[in-house]
Amino acid sequence: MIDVAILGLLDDDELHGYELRKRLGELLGSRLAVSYGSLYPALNRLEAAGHVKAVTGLPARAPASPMSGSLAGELAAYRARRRATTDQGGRRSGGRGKKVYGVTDGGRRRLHELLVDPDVSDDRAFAVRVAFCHHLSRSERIELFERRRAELAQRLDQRRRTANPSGRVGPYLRSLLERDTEALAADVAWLDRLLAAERADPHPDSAVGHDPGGHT
Amino acid sequence: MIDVAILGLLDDDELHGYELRKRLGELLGSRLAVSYGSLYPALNRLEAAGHVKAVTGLPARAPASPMSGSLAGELAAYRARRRATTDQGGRRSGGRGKKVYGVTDGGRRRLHELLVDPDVSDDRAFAVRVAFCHHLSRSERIELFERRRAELAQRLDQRRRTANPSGRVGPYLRSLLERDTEALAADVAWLDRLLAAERADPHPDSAVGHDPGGHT
DNA sequence: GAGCGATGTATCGAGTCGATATGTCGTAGG
DNA sequence: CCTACGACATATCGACTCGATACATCGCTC
Repeated sequence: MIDVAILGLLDDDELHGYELRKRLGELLGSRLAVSYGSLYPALNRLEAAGHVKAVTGLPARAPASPMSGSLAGELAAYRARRRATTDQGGRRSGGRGKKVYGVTDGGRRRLHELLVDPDVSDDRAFAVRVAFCHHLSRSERIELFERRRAELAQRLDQRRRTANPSGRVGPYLRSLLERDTEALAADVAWLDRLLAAERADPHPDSAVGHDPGGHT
Repeated sequence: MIDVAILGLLDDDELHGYELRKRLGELLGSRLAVSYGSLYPALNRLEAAGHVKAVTGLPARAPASPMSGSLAGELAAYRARRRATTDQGGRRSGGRGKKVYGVTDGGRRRLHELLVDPDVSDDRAFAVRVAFCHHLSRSERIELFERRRAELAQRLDQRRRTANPSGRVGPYLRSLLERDTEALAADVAWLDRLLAAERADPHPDSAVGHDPGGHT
């Protein structure tokens, strides 16, 4: 799950951990933003696997969000990094290092691999995969969406089968189950919309490559 | 989360771990059913805290599900338990013990305490609490639902504020966020329905006590 | 120049998951 | 008969995640 998010974000921009987490919060809603206790170990894992590497340079693009005066902060961080990079002895040395990560070719391959993974049972993981599914070809996207749709449909009629064997459920539990079924149905409808859009859009070819920009 | 589910289920029926897990699966959909790696440590925790106790007797009611021939199994398990209960030396002794748990008075107090907890940010935990909120008084239920509603409303307009600063989100991410917003709105509407039903129902008194049964 | 809040990296304890081990029981099949 | 298999049942392991926290620096204000 978190691997997809990291690789996907790093493919757009070279980032450090803190910024990575902020973007994930904006992307998916702050509730399912990963914690540092997941993020940093995950970065170390990915670095050890060769999927990302620390570039230790300035990020490719400045955040460019006008509501925070972080431009001066960026410069200061740069100065601080220049001072701090020599310190790398003890683990608890701390200090600023602002390790900026970038994705490698292996990481891009890994991202694609994770995106086409047949397992679509994890809800959060699927959401993240949709967020970055522009890395897939059209047919791969359709594959992904249809597999997910099948998963949800399966949950639905499993729900209907185990619904109320003796009718003995309290009103609150009943209401809860109904709401859940509605949410499930809405999700299926959403996937159907996505699939319809996918098949209607007249672009049978370029999918994984960057769109060169058709206007302005 | 899991504590509420265990205490709530055990308050209806005395059960052992395996059956507990099955019921949780039926109750909340098999996807968010807890694993044994969570269930058994949780049972031990609750037993150590004095909230549940092993009764080591036959379960109060047989499963009574006609589709599985578990009646013979029940008898056999009884015989097996009689043979196995003496063995309690080694940790890895294994075998059948079929430890049947029941909830204590302290456990019931704990359940109530967990149900009125002001923290409603955990989605799964809230669902479980709704499933067992018949243990609450009407005013406590309204409190619970309204707090949850406020939480969701806060998420909604936080979403709307951070929506699209520069409009630069891909179509898939946009669709994902829209779907999420819709789900959030549907959840708020569901809570409003629950609240309306709560206030319309003409039963201002009996809520926490057991209904003695008005029919048959 | 001290305090404070944002930035930033990193770890800890607790809890959860999925897989697996271990063992019993009933039944099907050779 | 016995052997394999699957349901029942308890329990643990390793990997992972979370929330909290520690630690350190920067820029700002007073």
